[in-house]
Amino acid sequence: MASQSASSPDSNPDSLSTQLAARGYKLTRPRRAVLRVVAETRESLSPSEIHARAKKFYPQTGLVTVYRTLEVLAECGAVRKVHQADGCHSYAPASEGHAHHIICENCHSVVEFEDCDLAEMVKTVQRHTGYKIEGHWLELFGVCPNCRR
Amino acid sequence: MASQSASSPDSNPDSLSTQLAARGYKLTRPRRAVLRVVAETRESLSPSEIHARAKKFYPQTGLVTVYRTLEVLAECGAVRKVHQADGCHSYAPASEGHAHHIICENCHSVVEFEDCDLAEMVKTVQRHTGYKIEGHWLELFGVCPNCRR
DNA sequence: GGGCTAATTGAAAAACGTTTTCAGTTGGGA
DNA sequence: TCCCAACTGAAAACGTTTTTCAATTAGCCC
Ligand SMILES: [Zn+2]
Ligand SMILES: [Zn+2]
Ligand SMILES: [Zn+2]
Ligand SMILES: [Zn+2]
Repeated sequence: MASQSASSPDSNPDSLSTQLAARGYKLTRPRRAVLRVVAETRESLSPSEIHARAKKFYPQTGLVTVYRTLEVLAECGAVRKVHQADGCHSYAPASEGHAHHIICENCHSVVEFEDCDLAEMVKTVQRHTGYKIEGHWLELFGVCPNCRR
Repeated sequence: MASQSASSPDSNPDSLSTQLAARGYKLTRPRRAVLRVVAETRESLSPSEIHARAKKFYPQTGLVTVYRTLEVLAECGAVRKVHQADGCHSYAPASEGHAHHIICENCHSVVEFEDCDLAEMVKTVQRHTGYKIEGHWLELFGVCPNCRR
């Protein structure tokens, strides 16, 4: 079954709101709408998909504000960009700290995982290439429990 | 030191030409120009950077043809898109088979590495999330031997 | 070598995602 | 309640990628 981090990223609207407020950001109506969309989704969403959903909560929401809010949320570590073969245009909810995403190739649902031990591999690659490795990006692709029937 | 795969991806112009010919693609002048650029670089390059360099070999080369040639080369596995914080617009030479890139954060040089053993981690993540994992995507960031002084 | 034909080309225009600009609005502290 | 920096949406600008289309060309057959 799913681990805590996988099943519930730290992204309910309240905690997001608190995060933004703590950093001095105002909690405006369009921002609340975007926060709510991000908190409720289990898939990664593109800015325009987020825009479409946010308008259900606050119809005047502008696409520009979605972009600006995503920037703020990424800065807070509350969302992370998801890179896929067909483009790098979507964002998924993220919890704080080091974690990565696993994406369902069928339904595009996304969960986080924290079990990321690359230490051994990093050592080997450093030895082979001479590069000093300071960071990494990792994404897993697969099929989620639902889609496996 | 660098491993074989790291220091010399299978990307000299001849081998690339052979690859394309084997797949029934014509070897046109603009394509040769792009092939040569890709084979000679040690950094990842954006389509428009490739275009600028390709014009030195064949001045009429059009940007559109660069895009089309990159598509073909990606299909052959001869280049791979490199994803970075400031955008996902560049391509790096790639050898056949499973490998990933490590990118120098200072000079943007890129080398490949093949030591990628995620089996243990994949098992753990599958257990924790219930997802059946079928593929992955990994990039390392660091500092290359040159830039370390 | 000369001709045939499908593959390929470059220029221009369209499409697309993202950012900038700017005058008007608003959240939230005093 | 008042105030003002933070924030907003619409429109325009922007850079990248794709489409369109008439002209060219690589590679094959004779
Ligand atoms: Zn990690
Ligand atoms: Zn990307
Ligand atoms: Zn370097
Ligand atoms: Zn791998």
